[in-house]
Order: sequence, then C-alpha cells, then structure tokens
Amino acid sequence: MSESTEQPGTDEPSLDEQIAAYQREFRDLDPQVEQVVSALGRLNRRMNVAYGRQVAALGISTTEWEVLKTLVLSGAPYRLGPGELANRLGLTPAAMTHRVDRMAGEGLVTRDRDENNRVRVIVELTDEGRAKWLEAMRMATDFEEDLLQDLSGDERGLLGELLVRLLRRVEHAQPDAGGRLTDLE
Amino acid sequence: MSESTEQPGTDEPSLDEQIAAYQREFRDLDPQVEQVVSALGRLNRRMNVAYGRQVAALGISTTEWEVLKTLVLSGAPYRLGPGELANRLGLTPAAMTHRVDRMAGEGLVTRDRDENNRVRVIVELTDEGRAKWLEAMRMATDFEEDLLQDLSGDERGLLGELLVRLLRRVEHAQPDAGGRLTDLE
DNA sequence: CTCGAAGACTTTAGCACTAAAGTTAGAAGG
DNA sequence: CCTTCTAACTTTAGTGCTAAAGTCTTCGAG
Repeated sequence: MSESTEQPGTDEPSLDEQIAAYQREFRDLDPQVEQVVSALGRLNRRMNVAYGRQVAALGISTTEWEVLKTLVLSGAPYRLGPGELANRLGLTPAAMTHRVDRMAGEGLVTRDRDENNRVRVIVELTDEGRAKWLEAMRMATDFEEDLLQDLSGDERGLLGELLVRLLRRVEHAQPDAGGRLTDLE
Repeated sequence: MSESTEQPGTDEPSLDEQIAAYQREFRDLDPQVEQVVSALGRLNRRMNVAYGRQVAALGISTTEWEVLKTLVLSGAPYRLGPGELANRLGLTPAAMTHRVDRMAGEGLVTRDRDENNRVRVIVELTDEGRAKWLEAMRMATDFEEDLLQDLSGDERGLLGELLVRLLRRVEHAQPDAGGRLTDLE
C-alpha cells in the first residue's frame, strides 16, 4: 500500500515485558530506575524516527536539518565556520566538509573563504535554507505538541523540571576513573 | 593525562540559552514543550556517551553490548537468528552478518546453522558473552542509580509514569499522511 | 626577511551502516 | 520428480562517519 517509508525493526518486546525479562536475568535491578531509563531511550528512538520521516517530506535529511538548526540558533547573520559547526554537533571537522559540500550544492548554505583571514571558511545560511528550517520547525513543533497532548500544563512543567535536573547531573558532574558520577558543586 | 576518551563537541549552548534563541527566531514556540523535548534529546545523547565509555572499559563496543542485551532478554537458551536480532535492534540483516562475524571471533557468541532447517542460522550467547553482559549491566545500573540520585522515590515513579505516557502516545498512535499523530484507542 | 610553528580546513584510509542484488534450502504444485 | 516460489542469510555498491595525515595561511622569533 505504498508504505515505502516502512521502518525497520520495532519488533522489540513491550517496555513492561522487557523490564520483567531483565528482572528474571538480573536480580538486583530496580524496576523504577529501569522504567525511567528504558522509557527515555525508547522514546528518543521513536521520536528521531518521526523527525526523520517528517523532514524527509521536505527533501532534507535529519543531518541537514541539524546543520540548519545550528546556524539559525547562532543568530543573525547565520554564519559559522565548519569547525565550529562540527563542535556544536559533536562531529569531527572532516565530516562537516562533506555535509557542507552537499548542502551548498543544494543551495541551503553558501561556503566562502573569510577575506580577513583566508584560512577560515564561512558557512552561511541562504534564504532558501532558512525557509526550509522554518518549514521543518513548524512540522516539528506540531509533532511535539501532539506528543505532549495528553499531559496537562502542570504535568508538562513537572516533566521538564525533572528532566532538567537529570540533565544537570549528567552535565555538571564528571565521571571519575570508574565512570561514576561525582558531585561538583 | 591519558584522556584519550575525550568526547568531541559538547560545545553547544546551555539548554536555557538554546530555548531563548529559538524563541527569538520562532515566535510561536511553546517554551514548556521545547524544554521537555530538548532536555529529552540532550539527556539521551549524554547518556549514550557515558554508556559507550563504560562498556569500552570492558573491551566491547556499544553495538556489541546491544547484541548481548538482546540475546539475554530473549531468555534461555539465549539463541536468536541474525534476522531476528536485526529486527529487534532496528538494523538491516546485512549489518548483523558483520557484527556476528566479529563477535563470534571474539568468543562472545557462536554462529551455527540450524540442523533442522539449514537455511536458518543460530546465534547463541557463550558463557563469556553472558559474563561480559553481566559486567556491563552492573556498570550500567550503577550509573543509572547515580543519575537518578537526586530524585526521591516519588519523583522517580512520577517521571517514569509521565515518560511511559509519552511513549504510549508515540507507539500506539500512527502518524497519518501529514505526519500528525492520531488517536487509535 | 626568513624560518618555524600553529591553526583551520581538507584528504585519505578504514569501518559500520543501508539498499539492492545474489545464494541456497525448504515448500508447494503439477 | 521437477519446477517455481519463498524465506533467510550473505554479498556488493555506495554513503557518512572517525582518526590521522596533509595542505595552506598566518603569526612570531630571530
């Protein structure tokens, strides 16, 4: 039925089944902790698949969408070097060279040498790139709104707050030799 | 200082800065929704980096760890075909061929033809593979316990419940032509 | 002024993945 | 039986990534 966008493998057991199986195989598992962690991971995977499908409808890939987002977030005049882009996206500069090549070919960005310092390269968002970003942003926010539809305003706030607390713990703490998190503040 | 495990690029703006920047560029953004979504994504990325570092200390990669987990979750006698493994992990069978090759070479699994149906291949966890899984599982649960350390039991339960509700929405709903989520129940 | 060193990007080699074509065993029909 | 179909895995071609080596500009010291 023209379902060419068929997603491979979501043939995994339900979350409850998975947690039950873990408990059988690993006695000292805290099911509450496992529920949080597994739900986080799964939710994220599903969301990324959904984003991918949506931006594909606009003719761009998720990787291209990430570059557009990063340029827009940098604010006007929407210019960054490949190295800076790579850092913000958690990639190596080498990967950026090829992404920018392709995106420049598609007219989403321009790629020029900095006239003041000819070692540097400047990647700049084009009007077309900005328009694509806006379309993708509209789709994404609609999707996110749908996703949170069942939660009340209070619940959304609470969820956001709890997640931010976890994020702080993982960002402001540094894993020591054994990989444990230690308090810094 | 032997920090060869240096993680590339976490040079991104703080969550609050990022949300503020989005609001400047996109008027009708709900900051509450954006906080939940962005925190989710970031948290997940950081956690995956942490898992990767930890299992690397055991001499296995995250991809190998995922295979071990899937086999253990399938329950005794810890056997699955490459195709089934691929489905559960969301990969193509082709990718599984190579992973299983490598893991068999490392003694984590065995790979044999099914005698009853010689088209099928059976990947089975070895004792060594199971021991690796157990070590990795101990590290992972310690890490997860640390991560949730600042949350009370009630907060953990609440967070889990909220995440499960989101997950249900994304799993039980089917995106329609426009990618919107629609109710099924 | 010239040389050496540093910085910012690009290129190369190698790996893991996908899509699509290829292989082989088992099942079904004549 | 023999052919054809189907299922399950493997192989091939091509993409996108990393790590490491290479190139080119700029800066600083003698």
